[in-house]
Amino acid sequence: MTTYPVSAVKRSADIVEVLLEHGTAGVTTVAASLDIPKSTAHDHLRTLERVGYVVNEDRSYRLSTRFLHVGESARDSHELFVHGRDDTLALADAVGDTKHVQLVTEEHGTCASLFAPRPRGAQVGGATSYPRRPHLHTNAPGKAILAHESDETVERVLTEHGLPRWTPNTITDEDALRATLEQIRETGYAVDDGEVVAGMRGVAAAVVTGETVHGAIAVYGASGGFELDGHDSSVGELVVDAADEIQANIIFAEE
Amino acid sequence: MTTYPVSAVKRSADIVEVLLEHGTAGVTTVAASLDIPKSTAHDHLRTLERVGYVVNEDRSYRLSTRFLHVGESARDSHELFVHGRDDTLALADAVGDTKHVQLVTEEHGTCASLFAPRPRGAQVGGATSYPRRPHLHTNAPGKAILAHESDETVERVLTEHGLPRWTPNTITDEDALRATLEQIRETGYAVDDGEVVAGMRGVAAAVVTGETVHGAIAVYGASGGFELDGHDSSVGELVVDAADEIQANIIFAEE
DNA sequence: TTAGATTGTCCGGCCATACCGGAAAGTCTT
DNA sequence: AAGACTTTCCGGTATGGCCGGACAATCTAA
Repeated sequence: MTTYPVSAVKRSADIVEVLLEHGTAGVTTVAASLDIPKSTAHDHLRTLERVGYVVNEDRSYRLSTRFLHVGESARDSHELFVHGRDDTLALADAVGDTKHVQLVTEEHGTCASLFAPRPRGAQVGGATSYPRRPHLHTNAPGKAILAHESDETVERVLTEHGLPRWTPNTITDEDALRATLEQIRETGYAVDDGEVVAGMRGVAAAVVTGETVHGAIAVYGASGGFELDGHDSSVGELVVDAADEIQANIIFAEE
Repeated sequence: MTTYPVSAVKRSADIVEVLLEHGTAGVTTVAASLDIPKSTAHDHLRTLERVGYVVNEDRSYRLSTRFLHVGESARDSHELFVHGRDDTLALADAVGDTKHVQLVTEEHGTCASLFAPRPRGAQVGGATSYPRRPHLHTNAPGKAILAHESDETVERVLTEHGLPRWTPNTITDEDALRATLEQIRETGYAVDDGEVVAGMRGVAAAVVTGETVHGAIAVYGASGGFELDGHDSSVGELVVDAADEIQANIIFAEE
C-alpha cells in the first residue's frame, strides 16, 4: 500500500478525478463518489475553487480552464514540443486525415502524449476510450523510445512495470521484446500492429540527441487503411524523416 | 485575507506555480522560492508525483502532461467547445494568420480562453506576456459576454471586481461601460481598441442561447493591420456569423 | 581519487489543522 | 407554503502536515 506524504493533496486529486468523470457535479455527488463526508468534500472544493482549478457555477462544480492553461504552459516549455510542433503538424498534413499523428514523451515509464493534432471535424465530447498512459512496450512510440534507452533503463522499466498484456497482439515475452528493440534500432522505426488497441496500426520513430531520448513521433490509423508492407510503408520513411528533422531542430538550438 | 479551508492543497498549488515559472526545479529551488523548509517542499513534490501531476526526472521536478490531459478532457466536455471548435477553426482560416481567433468563456468574473488555434510556425516556448485572465470589461469577448448577462450579474461583477485599468484605453467609467454594453447589444458585436493590450485591436460576439451566456468568439490582431471602420469591418460580420453558427449548433444539440 | 560543498531524501515529535458530525441557510419541487 | 433536497457554515477532536535535523546521494574541484 503506497502512501502519500500529504494525503490532503491526494484527496483533492481524487476529487478532480471525480469532476473529470462527471463533467459537472455537486457536493453531494462528489462526497458520495468518494465515500467521504459532505463537509470534507466541500472544504476541498472550496479550496480548489479559491486556487482557481474549479469553478462553481449554478450550484455545482466543474473543472476550470486552469488545468488547460497550466498544461499548455508546461508543454510550451517542453523541449520536444518547442522543436517538434511544426514538424508534427507537417507530418499530419502529409499522412492525411485518416491517420493520427502524435508527439509522445516518456513519463513514469509510460507513454505521455505531448501533442496530437486533431483533424477538423473530429469528434469531441465523447469519452476518449483510448488508454491514457499505455506502457512503453505496448505501442510504437513506446518501443521506439525503449529501443534507444540504455540497457539499465530498459531493465528498470521491465522490473518495475513488467510486460502486461493489453491486446492479444501485445508483446509479453522479454526476449521477443529485446529482439524487437534490436530490429527497431536497425530499421529506424517501430511498428505496432494492434498491440495497444485492436484494429489499430502505427509506426513511430524516436527523437534522440546524444544520450537523451526526448520521445518519439508516431502515426496511427485503422488497420484497414494502413498497409505496413505495401505502399503505405512510405509512412515509415515520413516518420523517420520527421524525427530526424526534430532532432536537428533540437541540436541546432543547443548552443 | 482570504483563507483556504485545506491549506495543504493551497501550498501544493503554489508549488505548481513555481514549477510553472521555472520550467524545471529541484527541491531546494522550490523551497527557497516559497520560503518553506526543504522537507515540506519534498513532501508535496512527492505526493504530486505520486498522483501524477509532476515527474521527477534527473534529480529535478517538472510538471507532467497530466495537466494537459485533464485540461483537454475537461474542455472536451465543455458545451461551448464541443459545438464551437470547428467554427472557431473555420473563422481562423477566414481571417488569416495575421489575426488570432479565440473561443472564450467566463470564469470567476474573468475571461478564460477555451480554445485559441495557433497558426503554424507561431512562436512557442517564450513566456506568454498575454494577461491570462483579464477582467471582463477590458476586452472584446468579455464585453460581449457582459452585454448579454442580466443586470444583476453585471452589477455583481462590477461590485466584486470594479473597473481596474489595464491600458490607457481601458474603460474605467461605469456609465461609459453601460453605454458600451448597450451599443454592443445593438450592433451585435463588441470592439476592443487597445483596451487590454496596447496596440491590439479585436472584435467579438457573444454566444447566447435563451438565458445562458455560453461565452464569446473573438478575433484579435495588431492595430496596424486591423481597420475597424475600413474594409476590415467585415471581420465584425464574420465574428457575428460564427457566433450565430455556434448558437445554432448548441440549440440543435439540445433536445 | 579524495575532500568538500551542495542537493535530495528520510525520520520522529509536536501542534496546527484537516476532518467530521451536526446545524443552519439556501434552493427546488409539489 | 411546506417539505425534501441541496449547499454551506461551525467548532471540537485527533490526525497528519509541518519542520529541524540527520543521513545519503550527487556534483565539483583539485
